[in-house]
Amino acid sequence: MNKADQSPTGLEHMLCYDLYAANHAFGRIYKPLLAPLGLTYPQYLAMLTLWAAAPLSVGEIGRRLGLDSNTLTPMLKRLEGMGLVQRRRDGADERRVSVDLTEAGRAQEAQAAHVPGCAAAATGLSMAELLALQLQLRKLRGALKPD
Amino acid sequence: MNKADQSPTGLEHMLCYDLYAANHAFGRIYKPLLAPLGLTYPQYLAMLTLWAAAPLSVGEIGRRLGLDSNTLTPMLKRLEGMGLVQRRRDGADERRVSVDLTEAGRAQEAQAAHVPGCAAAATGLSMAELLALQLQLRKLRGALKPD
DNA sequence: TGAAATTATATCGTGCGCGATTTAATCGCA
DNA sequence: TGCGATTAAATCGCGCACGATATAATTTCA
Repeated sequence: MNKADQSPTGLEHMLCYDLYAANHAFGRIYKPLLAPLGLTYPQYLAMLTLWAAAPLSVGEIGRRLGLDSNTLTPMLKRLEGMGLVQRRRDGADERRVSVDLTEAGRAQEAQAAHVPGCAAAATGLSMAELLALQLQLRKLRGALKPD
Repeated sequence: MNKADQSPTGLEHMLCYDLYAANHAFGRIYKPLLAPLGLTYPQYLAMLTLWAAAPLSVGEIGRRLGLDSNTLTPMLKRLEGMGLVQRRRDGADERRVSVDLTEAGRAQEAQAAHVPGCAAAATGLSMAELLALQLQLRKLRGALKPD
């Protein structure tokens, strides 16, 4: 067996490492784009979710992002502290907390409109390549049991 | 309802989200595989690096994983606490810390040998699909400037 | 040769990510 | 109707990430 090609422990042949590294590299691209907005990368994803369909319960947001309340509750409180969202118990079901955008939160959508394009440009890949990658990732995620 | 194809902020068309979600999904696959070894996912990546080329300085490991000493120093101390690695100042250059595998750390390589295969199987994708995805990810990472 | 610049690691603070547990509201069903 | 099961958030603890800063060793070069 040829070791150079088949090393079972070399990072260079592990998909998990490529995914890990690519995700971090992508985060590094977004950071400077989001800094002027005062948002972290995960906070940006939460705002994207709300811009698309606010108001949403904590659980709904979590379902879309793959996160649980142990991660979301503190993050949403921070967004509330920034004045971007408002949290309140749902009247119909007091167990739920409904999260809605404030005026300022809604206004941020326009200010963030340029971000996806800038990020795509920073990857240096063509639209076709980006699309192909996205399809593969979605296929992977679809294959991993949705719990 | 419409698929929200037009929404500029919908999560469903953002590559960053697919990458983010796929990475986490992958982490969830690895977790049960690594739990018997007592390793976290990032610790596993560090051990992979060392299995491939120990001893390495903290900086060398960081270069391969895209991490800095602020992340690695505590992690390596934990691995040292588990008895898997040994840290010591480099005699030739006292600024450096050389990280080497212990007997136990070396022994873990065999115990972890089945992990990559199990993870690949759990994705439900064919070898060809996994390879294609890996190529795309590597292309993406190569395109993002290494600073 | 010696002071300034550079390099390697460590430390600190903040914000995720997630397993485990807790509390409270709602539901199921005899 | 009542009571156990389920569900939704919140809380706690630990371990990454990472910007900013600190400290010490090494290199550079005037």
